[in-house]
Amino acid sequence: MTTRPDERRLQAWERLLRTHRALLRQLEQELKDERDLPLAWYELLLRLARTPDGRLRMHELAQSLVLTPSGLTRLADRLETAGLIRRESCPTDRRGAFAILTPDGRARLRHAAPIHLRGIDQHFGRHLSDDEAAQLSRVFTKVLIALGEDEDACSA
Amino acid sequence: MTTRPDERRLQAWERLLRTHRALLRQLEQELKDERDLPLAWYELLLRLARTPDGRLRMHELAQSLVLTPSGLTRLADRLETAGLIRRESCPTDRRGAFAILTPDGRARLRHAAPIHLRGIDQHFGRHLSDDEAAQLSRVFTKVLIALGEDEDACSA
DNA sequence: CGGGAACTGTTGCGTCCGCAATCTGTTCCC
DNA sequence: GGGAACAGATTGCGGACGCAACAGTTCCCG
Repeated sequence: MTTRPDERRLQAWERLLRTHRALLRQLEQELKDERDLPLAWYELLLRLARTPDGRLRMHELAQSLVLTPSGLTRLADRLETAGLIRRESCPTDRRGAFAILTPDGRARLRHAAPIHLRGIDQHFGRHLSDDEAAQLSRVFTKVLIALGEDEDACSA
Repeated sequence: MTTRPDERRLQAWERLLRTHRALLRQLEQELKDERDLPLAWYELLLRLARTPDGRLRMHELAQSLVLTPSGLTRLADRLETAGLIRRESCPTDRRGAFAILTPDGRARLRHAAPIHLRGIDQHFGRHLSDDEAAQLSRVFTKVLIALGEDEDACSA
């Protein structure tokens, strides 16, 4: 017999699904309306901005964003066309490529951040106590580790 | 000055995003591999199966699934073509239409449910204590209500 | 009763992503 | 040292969703 989640856990899962969709739609909308920046672009720029030199290998970026390699290639194409990142091939492994934040990209991220952070607070963070926020992080981290997605989850 | 989430809450949000994506990908994969059923199909069938007579108005279904009306129209098209639901126009409001579960649809849902429930338990529920599960539900419900998405969240 | 506003569902179009195949470059191992 | 396996990134193709526009109904208020 296969194991099944009890009602409590099943409801938690369903609420997670629904909340995520509604929240993502709202935040995406605000970012698009007020800064003309898709959320996926924001997240990619953010990952690069958090590295010391604003660059990351393509496959690391893909894993960090939970995208397939092909998905990331296309996303990076769009950002490169827009001038927000540039590509540079890796000198030590000529198969590989870096995605590198351009000054325009960094500026665009800085310009959008207050809007997005406001949205996250207003629609999400505001409803959490300190303990709840900590607990969410802890629980999700456990789930991620079990999924084998933890690799660099902590740094990202 | 705009409000900002503190580090703790920001991390909770980022983990939520990442966990959701990884989890959804895993569960979708299992359902597709073992039952050849897209997760979106499963969720639509589930909503219908939870009503007394296996039917729901299109706009209610769209809201319940957090889909746009056009998105739902296309999804319902695919399920109708597959014979898992059928449409029936509403007798009291000729603009409206019902999506109605067919016997095939109900059977398909029953066949897939054990796989999906197993996945939810294995990749998610198993990592939660009773308290944590209850807390997640509670927190997400608050967020949903604030987003105005609560309407029928409790019944769904 | 009449006509405009609001609601319900669908369609054209564009966008974005995943899968599988491919290409180049690297590593392994005998 | 050389060929087979492997790794990193890209491309063709198809699927799925959202936005805006549309068509048909219903509602409501003058």
